[in-house]
Amino acid sequence: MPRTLLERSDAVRALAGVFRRRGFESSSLSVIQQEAGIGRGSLYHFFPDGKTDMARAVLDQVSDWFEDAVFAPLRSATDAAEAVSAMTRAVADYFVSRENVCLFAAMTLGEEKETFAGEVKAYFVDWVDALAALLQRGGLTPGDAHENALDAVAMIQGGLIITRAYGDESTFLGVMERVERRLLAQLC
Amino acid sequence: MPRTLLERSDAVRALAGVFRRRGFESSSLSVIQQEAGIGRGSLYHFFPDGKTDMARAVLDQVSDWFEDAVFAPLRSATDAAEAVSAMTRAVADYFVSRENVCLFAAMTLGEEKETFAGEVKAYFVDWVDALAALLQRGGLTPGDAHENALDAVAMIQGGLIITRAYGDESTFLGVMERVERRLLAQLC
DNA sequence: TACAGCTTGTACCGAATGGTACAACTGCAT
DNA sequence: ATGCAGTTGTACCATTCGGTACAAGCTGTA
Repeated sequence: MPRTLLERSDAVRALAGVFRRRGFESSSLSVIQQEAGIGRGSLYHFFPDGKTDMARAVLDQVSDWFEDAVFAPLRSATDAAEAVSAMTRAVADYFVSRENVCLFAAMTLGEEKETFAGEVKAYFVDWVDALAALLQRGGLTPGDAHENALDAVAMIQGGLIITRAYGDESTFLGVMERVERRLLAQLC
Repeated sequence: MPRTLLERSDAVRALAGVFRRRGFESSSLSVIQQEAGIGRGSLYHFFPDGKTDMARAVLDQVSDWFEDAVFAPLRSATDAAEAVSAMTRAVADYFVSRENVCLFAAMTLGEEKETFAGEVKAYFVDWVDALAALLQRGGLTPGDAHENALDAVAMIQGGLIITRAYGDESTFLGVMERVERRLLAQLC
């Protein structure tokens, strides 16, 4: 008894939740249809190439969100300090409400890492470069700007790992606060 | 035509390589016997409880290495600056020769995360606490020491992720240099 | 040489995997 | 009401999964 009710983007959102909770490899088709509440027929209707297609769609959606909510504001900002604060706020909210999991980081491990190597690299490069450019506009040398941007993104990603290990959300918020403070300190 | 040649610790080393290269979930028994060069009989002889047992053995070996080469030196050091340098050197060498993968970090995601949650948490707690105690002996307040230790470990872990994404080993070495520099700067 | 106890390759098991096929149902326009 | 394109559940496929059983081989001791 099929029902019509699904937008593709809703499906992608549900898939993202499953992948975050269980990881890509251990989300079997049966698990996905059960946890996402989407039948196998719909899944292969929306994602004809199967699991890989689902992962690509999820990654694309995450990428779009970061482009709109993080990278673009970073690129177009005039007030560097304000932009740094806005970034840390947006990123902290995002990951806290997403189980402290970055799906791009998760894709640097496991079976599919080569499949998505390009997208994953682009995500991190975009982030680091957008932040570095902002820091440079804020007065840092190109070298210092790039190093500080890379370190900030690394600290965020590492913060997610340790937070999951500790099982304590406040750890991540603490890390994010100090990322912000360190970046602001660079802007003298 | 069975041969006798294997020490359990050799098997563990080979398994660690496979898990690092492919991740835990996508290392199937067939892949493991092929890439590690260990037959299924031997695998279940050494690790009666199967894959979970193999993962536990690998994690234990990594944990032992860090205890001996990183945590204990940190705890017993008298010269804080020298100990910081020794730690960053040891850790950099370790991960560079291990495909830039931390198996404990990998275990914060995927199917088995609950199974090993205790071991994973202990690994990070031991590391952060040993480093924090050293920094405190170096003159930092307990709060500052703990924050700086946590941030250092986070930056290392995040550095591994970005390095894998970039596919460029020198990125990790740069991060390690700056972790060292930042810690040394705290020791006035 | 013969024995005993570890190792080890191979064949096999039931269950689950990712993927396909397709019929049945839906909503919408006419 | 009817037709149709877009959805969806279900049954099914070959393959692979993790795990077991066990006979055959090895090594050290005597």
